[in-house]
Amino acid sequence: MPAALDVIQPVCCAPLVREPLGAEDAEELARAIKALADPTRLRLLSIVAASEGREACVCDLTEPVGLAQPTVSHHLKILAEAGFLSRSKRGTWAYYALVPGSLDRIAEVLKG
Amino acid sequence: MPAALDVIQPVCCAPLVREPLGAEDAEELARAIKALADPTRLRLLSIVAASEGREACVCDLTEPVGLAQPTVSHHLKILAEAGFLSRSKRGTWAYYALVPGSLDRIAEVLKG
DNA sequence: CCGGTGTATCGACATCTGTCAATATCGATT
DNA sequence: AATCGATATTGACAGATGTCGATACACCGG
Repeated sequence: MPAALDVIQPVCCAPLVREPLGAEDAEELARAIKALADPTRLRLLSIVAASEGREACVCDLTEPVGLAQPTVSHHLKILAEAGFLSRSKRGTWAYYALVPGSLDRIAEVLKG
Repeated sequence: MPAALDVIQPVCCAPLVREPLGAEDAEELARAIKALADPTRLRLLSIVAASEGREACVCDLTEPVGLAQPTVSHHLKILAEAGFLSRSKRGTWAYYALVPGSLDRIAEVLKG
């Protein structure tokens, strides 16, 4: 059993184009970007982000992306572990919300 | 034999958090982000970007990342096809240069 | 306490990906 | 032309990844 949540740290690194990335920083940044490097996860993120309160229930996410529920849960977990989404269970339902600033941090690193 | 270079188009899409991404836009954006989702490629990008004239010779890239030359060539090709690097051969040497604005476009889409 | 519903985990599978050694290609130099 | 040095391509292989069905795990309403 892994740690309670083991979310990846807030992402490292000075802007890519400033100075050569060290091996460890590159690993860490790549882990975060990998979580974004999938069309389904990008769609999930954007649906959540465009929803009221920037959060959405799993039940609202399965149909739009047209994939099986376990698959959607899997993708949401990856996004949560990478720190882009947070999970809060209310009753039977699980709500995933955009973590404010998480995408911006990546954007900052990429920005020239 | 594929087309001469078949570089991916300049990347699509309004900011992620504005409105739900369509399936095709998501595919296209994911293709671009996938090219960035590898520690070696991030390091190559940052080394190139931090070099004089924002370009570097393959011969200068192999040693820093500590991988075999064919592997480095492979990664550079992926970055070039994704539109982040451009290749210019001068004599025996191949120089890869950062394509201005290419990273910023991704950053814009991610930015909240 | 029991059935039902929403979500997560597991196991399996096909596919994709990163890596290297071997080899081909291309350009320069003798 | 013969060779040498730099880069690209090929083939192979281990490991990661996306997907699903089956199943387990809450939580709620009777």
